[in-house]
Amino acid sequence: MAKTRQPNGTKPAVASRDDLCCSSLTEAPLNEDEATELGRVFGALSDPVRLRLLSLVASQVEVCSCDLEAPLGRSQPTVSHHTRVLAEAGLIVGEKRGRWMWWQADPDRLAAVRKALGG
Amino acid sequence: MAKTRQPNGTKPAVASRDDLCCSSLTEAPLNEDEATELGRVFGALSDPVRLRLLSLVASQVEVCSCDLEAPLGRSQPTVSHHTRVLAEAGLIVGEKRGRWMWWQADPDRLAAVRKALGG
DNA sequence: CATAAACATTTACCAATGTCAATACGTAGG
DNA sequence: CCTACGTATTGACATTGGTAAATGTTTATG
Repeated sequence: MAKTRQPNGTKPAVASRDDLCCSSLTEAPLNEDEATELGRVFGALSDPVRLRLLSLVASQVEVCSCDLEAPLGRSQPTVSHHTRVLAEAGLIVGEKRGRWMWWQADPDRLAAVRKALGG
Repeated sequence: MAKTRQPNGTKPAVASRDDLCCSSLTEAPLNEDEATELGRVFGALSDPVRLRLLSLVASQVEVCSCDLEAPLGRSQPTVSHHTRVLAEAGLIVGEKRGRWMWWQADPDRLAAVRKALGG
């Protein structure tokens, strides 16, 4: 089932599929499980620091963790925490090369969130 | 400037415009203000109960507060709290008619969120 | 191997948040 | 008016969540 590689402890807590729930929020009421899963993703997007982190990663092909502390103005453990949350939500994917951790945004996941929102 | 009517204390904390930030998350890094504003909206979407509430409202033309307690399994004050959060995020709009509070989803606001997500 | 560099984890602290009981507020009907 | 009903607000409580210091882990380099 050709799962995309997940480096260390940052595997998505949700299903490995890219779509979040059946269809759109606006079409039919969500059940509790769908709402919980979707809520986790939006929770990952609810912090300003994480949104800036995501936009930093998504507006380039890939970004190293080491290049995030300065623009975000946060300590290394805090940046590590936020990348973990975004990765567990499936929004970014990390790959360790040497000592560096490289992050990429997952466009399919972002599209799935938009779709869940009525896209 | 023909602002849509906002019943009691549930005016959006953000600007009355429907779009959230300039363009998309994926095009350029967000600044702190944009991230804070967007984060507030995603925060409103980060709770499972609120997501179910929104989907209940969005999948119909309008819904009364009194018809939300049962399907959500929450007390009346809790439902009132959640409708308030969603309304302050601009995702739903309420109108009081008689003793009843009627809620509608704002499709333009949902579209703006999708757009901010790279739509 | 020893050391340094980059990142992850643990721990602790404080702020924010979801929940409901109690209460206040506003509206309709007698 | 007075009462009942629908909703909003307040207060209290437990839980979650963002932050960084200290520490652990892994990898490159001499």
